Amino acid sequence: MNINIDYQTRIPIYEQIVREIENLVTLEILKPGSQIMSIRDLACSLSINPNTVKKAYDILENKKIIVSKSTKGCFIADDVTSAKNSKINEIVSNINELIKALENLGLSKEDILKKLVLKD
Amino acid sequence: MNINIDYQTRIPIYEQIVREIENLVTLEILKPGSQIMSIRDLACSLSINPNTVKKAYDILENKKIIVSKSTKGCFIADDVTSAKNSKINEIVSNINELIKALENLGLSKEDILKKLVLKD
DNA sequence: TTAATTGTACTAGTGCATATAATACAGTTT
DNA sequence: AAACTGTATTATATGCACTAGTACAATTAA
Repeated sequence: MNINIDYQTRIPIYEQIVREIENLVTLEILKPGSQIMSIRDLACSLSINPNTVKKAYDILENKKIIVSKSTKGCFIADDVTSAKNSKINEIVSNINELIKALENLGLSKEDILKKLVLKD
Repeated sequence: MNINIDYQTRIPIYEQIVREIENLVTLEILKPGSQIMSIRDLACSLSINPNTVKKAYDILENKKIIVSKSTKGCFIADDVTSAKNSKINEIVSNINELIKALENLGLSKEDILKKLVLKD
């Protein structure tokens, strides 16, 4: 469970934790039902405050990506397919917005396609 | 010179102003050499503080997109082609990063291409 | 049983960036 | 002379992220 935090960016730490764990789940590095690091341990290993990790875990639980069991620990949810799909859809719609922005700047679809890393 | 500000987002107002003017310039709605709204007028029309507009204009001047002449006003720079190109490059690299993220999630380049709005 | 660990909950405080408020100045324009 | 320009300064308010410290009940392991 390798989580990298960038302390320079404007993106808050708790949000970076959410994203990292989401990625580990979609990459199936963290398997459904498996236990993840405790709030205190992760806070300690990242040298941050436990409250910050708690906030990230709360968001993940809200997204049905993890389940936290009192006095037991936190676990990856049994079914994470919906989480994975919504993550993909989120990224795709972000890309499509940027494509629209490029079109507004006068680029054709062919022009755009040439600039993207989509060739095999 | 229509500038829309979203007060809900986490993106600061001054940064939104920068982006909007950059867009108007690249879209050639604001022509090189033409005068733009004064700091006070824009602040008034957006119902925000002049200092916030000043900050945005400082950034734009730093980017060589506008030129401010004391006691005269602020003007679009004579040459904005480099600004336009760097804007395009910025968006393209953002898209390519997102594409890499999708690949990390297990999608092939073909899969990704199908999801994008790049067909004629 | 005891000690350590778990998630949970709460209050208080700090630091920082954003944004506002209120002036003031020097030069230009009308 | 009045209204406008960009520039500059100081002080203040605000929200958010984050930290600090503490406490509780339940579980686990020695």
